Amino acid sequence: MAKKRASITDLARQLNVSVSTVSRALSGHSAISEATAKRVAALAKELGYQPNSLASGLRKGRSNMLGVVVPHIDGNFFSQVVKGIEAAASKAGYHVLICQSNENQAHERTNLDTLMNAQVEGILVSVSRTTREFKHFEKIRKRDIPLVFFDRILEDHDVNAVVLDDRAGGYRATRHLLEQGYRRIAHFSGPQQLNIYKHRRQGYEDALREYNLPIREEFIIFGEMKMDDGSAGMRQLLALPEPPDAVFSGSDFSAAGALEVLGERGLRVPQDVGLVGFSNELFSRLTVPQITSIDQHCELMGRTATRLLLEIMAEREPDFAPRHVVLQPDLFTRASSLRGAVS
Amino acid sequence: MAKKRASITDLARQLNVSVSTVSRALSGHSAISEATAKRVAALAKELGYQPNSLASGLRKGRSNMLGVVVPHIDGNFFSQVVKGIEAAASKAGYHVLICQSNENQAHERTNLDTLMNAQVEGILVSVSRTTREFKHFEKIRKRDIPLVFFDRILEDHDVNAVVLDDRAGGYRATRHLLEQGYRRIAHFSGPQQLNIYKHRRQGYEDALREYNLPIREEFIIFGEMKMDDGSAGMRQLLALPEPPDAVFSGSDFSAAGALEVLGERGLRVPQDVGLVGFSNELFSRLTVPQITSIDQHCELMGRTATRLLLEIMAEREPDFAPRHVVLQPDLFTRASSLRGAVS
DNA sequence: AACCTTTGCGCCACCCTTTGCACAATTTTT
DNA sequence: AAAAATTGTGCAAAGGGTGGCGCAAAGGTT
Repeated sequence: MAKKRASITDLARQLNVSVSTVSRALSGHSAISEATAKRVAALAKELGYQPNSLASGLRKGRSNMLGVVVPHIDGNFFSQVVKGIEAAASKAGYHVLICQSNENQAHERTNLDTLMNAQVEGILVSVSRTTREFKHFEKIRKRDIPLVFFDRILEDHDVNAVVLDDRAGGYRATRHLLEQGYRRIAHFSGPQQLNIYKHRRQGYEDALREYNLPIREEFIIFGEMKMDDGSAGMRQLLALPEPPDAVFSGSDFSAAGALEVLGERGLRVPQDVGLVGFSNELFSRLTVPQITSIDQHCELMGRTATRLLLEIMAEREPDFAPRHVVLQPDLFTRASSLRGAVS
Repeated sequence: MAKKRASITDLARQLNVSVSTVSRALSGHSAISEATAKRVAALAKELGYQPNSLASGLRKGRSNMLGVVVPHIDGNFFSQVVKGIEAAASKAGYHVLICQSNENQAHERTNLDTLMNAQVEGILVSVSRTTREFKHFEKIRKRDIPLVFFDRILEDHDVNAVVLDDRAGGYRATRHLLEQGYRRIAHFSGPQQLNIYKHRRQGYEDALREYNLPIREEFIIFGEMKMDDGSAGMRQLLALPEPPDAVFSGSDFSAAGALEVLGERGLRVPQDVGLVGFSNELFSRLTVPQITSIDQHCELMGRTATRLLLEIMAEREPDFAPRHVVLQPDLFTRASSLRGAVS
């Protein structure tokens, strides 16, 4: 049981002044004599006074807290984003409450309720993979709680968002393979209601079109983007009468799975099959060969989203024009796709 | 700007009852007629009433929040632990406030202050790599805020802690190499004031002693356990007149670095050199060959630490006998250390 | 019919901090 | 010397919710 801590009232009593004087002295209010201010500061230090942020928050109608809902916190991408969020938020004097939806819409909904009654002043969300409705977010809006989405958003809804230019990422990845001379390029994609996977695929198709290459249905494999999906997908591709000579995977995990299968089949990467992943996961430089990948600037995304949220919070009027920030991805070329320019 | 939300007072006014009645009705207090309770519940739902947890916390002297201080949140280990913490905490109705010390003692100190004035009811800490003092934790103790350490602790201080049996981990890893017939085993270790690295090293030495093998100073390399440290360490080892035939690395990252160097030098793993890492990072099954590693049950550690904290919080009297929970690690044998039993 | 229990609810004080307003004491202005 | 302005402080209410205590009405007991 925590000991009862010194409150502003205790200070006041000991100094024979009123609580308001102490409060003002501590907050650096101008209308307090220097002498008093010093006495207060001294005693506060001696007693180890810490303001009760609950009381202060209650009075001021603020909580100094931001809420974050992510599909999950483990794994590279979201933990890096959260790192960025935490950094930007704490710089602005905010605490961060983190919830995980576990890729589950119902969970996401309760997360939002949780955050609302924790009195957060703003919310950052990356929607779960299974989320198809927008209703639970409407509730946040009705309460006028500032809301910013990042990375994964529901399209067809006007929201504030910080996203990656996934289409550009997909385009560049594919284009890179084309420049390396690959012509039969397959693609692993994920659930299409998620902007990120859809756009990556669109970028892939754009690049093929630019080279006047056909978009083959049998070359596009949909899955959950896990390592196993990559293995299965690769096996499926290799079973085709005319298998591809390269794969652009929408995730590094499925790329790793594909890599494993290619190794088993004795196919050389990048000589026989080229490979590009997405996300620039830590492990992509630890595989053999190292996997070319698209970097998403996760931490930057977290910082950017937080700054956007803080901006929106700072505005008095709720804004009717939702803002979008689009970050540009970077291609990190590594051995898995470098068979020397041929194109 | 968030719209002002319906408060308990609004409900009371609309229903022509007192606030206390509403409060009691909502909290399921027995002395309220069913009829009233239903009316209250109905209106609460209609108005979308959400209790103000700041006010409630203020009154009850509780905040429903736990604080966590980790060295950093990115990377596999801590993000998994945090996942476990978050799961256990939210199941018990607590929110989690996460701070990063960035492996910096001063930062850690301010993190603790931050958490204290956020009124957290309990704190979970994994100390930063540079932390050598205990003073800032004493402050928490003086306030009688329940405190539990996990994974990384400062030894020589009686604290509640959930740790891994790192000595057993080190022992098993080394023992496994010995059983595979390796006899000249080197070790990468980290800062020795951290229990985890010290104990892993001790386990390593114990195993060698058991096999009556000498503990060679030149075989133990201290570093920061990053990938680069592993590369550098491996180069250093290979430069020895009689280089080792295996390495037990206290971290998967430095193991990966070593692996890279071995590849460059044309040494085969596991035939020429055996390799075991620590942490069972995601990527350890993605390298070629896959790296044998010690699993720390990160998520379990998070859950366990949280449960211990909640237990301590539930006790009225501050406890003078600090509790320790020691989790047992698991060895995941993979290709990097399997050259077939010879021993 | 007089008294005792329940049951259901309201009153009020309290948690800690902030802040508008008032007031006294001091200093400045006329 | 009186009026005005300034400075420093206190009073009290507010913010939303909780819970001890008391009170009135309903029901039950002799």
